[in-house]
Amino acid sequence: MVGARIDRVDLRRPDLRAPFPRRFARRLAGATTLELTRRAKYLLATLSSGDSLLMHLGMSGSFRVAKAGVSAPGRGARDGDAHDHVVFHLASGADVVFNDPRRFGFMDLVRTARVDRHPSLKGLGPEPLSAAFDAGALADACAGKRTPLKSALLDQQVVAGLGNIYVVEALHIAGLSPQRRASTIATATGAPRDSARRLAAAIKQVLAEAIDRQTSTRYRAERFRVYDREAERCRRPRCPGVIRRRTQAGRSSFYCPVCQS
DNA sequence: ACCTCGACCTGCAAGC
DNA sequence: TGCTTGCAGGTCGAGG
Repeated sequence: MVGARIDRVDLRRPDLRAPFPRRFARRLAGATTLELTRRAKYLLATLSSGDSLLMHLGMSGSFRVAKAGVSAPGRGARDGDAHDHVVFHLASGADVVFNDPRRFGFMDLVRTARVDRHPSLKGLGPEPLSAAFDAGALADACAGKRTPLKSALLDQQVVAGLGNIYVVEALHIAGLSPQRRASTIATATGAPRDSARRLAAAIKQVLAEAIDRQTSTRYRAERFRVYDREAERCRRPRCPGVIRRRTQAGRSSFYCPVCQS
């Protein structure tokens, strides 16, 4: 998309999780994508028009690139044509197709000068892979929180961009229980405890590995350390524990009761 | 201010 | 086989 002009946008339904903004397709037509960036779980296309296109994949959203015409309705039953909701027709001849069966995805247009003030972006915590995110920042964000660590890490204001799987994975690496009270990784003076160091490092590790896997293999990612491994042996070397599953804040946590506390 | 829960929507796997 | 149930990687608003 970068450097390519958007000739036309095909909007096949009025909404995803929320309605598309007014005149969505018309505001995009003719604009060139200058830059594609990311903030937390949001994708951001900066356009020559002065607008930025804000996008979220939700749980089931995906983009694919097709040659012009391939994704036109009625052309071959590729998986999920019924869920192709937006098609960006580029001047290069490529079509960028957004597919989202569950429609938990999201798109909006914002003036580029004001992206940081968009309701979805303001208030987000630090990027976990940035230097700004370290044990001190994590400890500070958790200080005083009575909520479980699991919930704190899913809170995008504490740290931006972690979802259920990577929270669960990071807690296992750090040897911390998902049920543990968040405030216990900070001290009264604000100095990070060793647990905060381990957790911050584990978060960075888990994300770096995930990104690396995505870029190095086209095929299904390796399974996770604990996620979706209920009743299996803990994979930490020499740990005799058996992985348990437990619902927290409406979502599944997986953890080893022996090495995570 | 902080927290938990349900709702949003479809697809899929497991169980009967 | 066919039906029902429960669960899924996210976010938001309502309510305690």
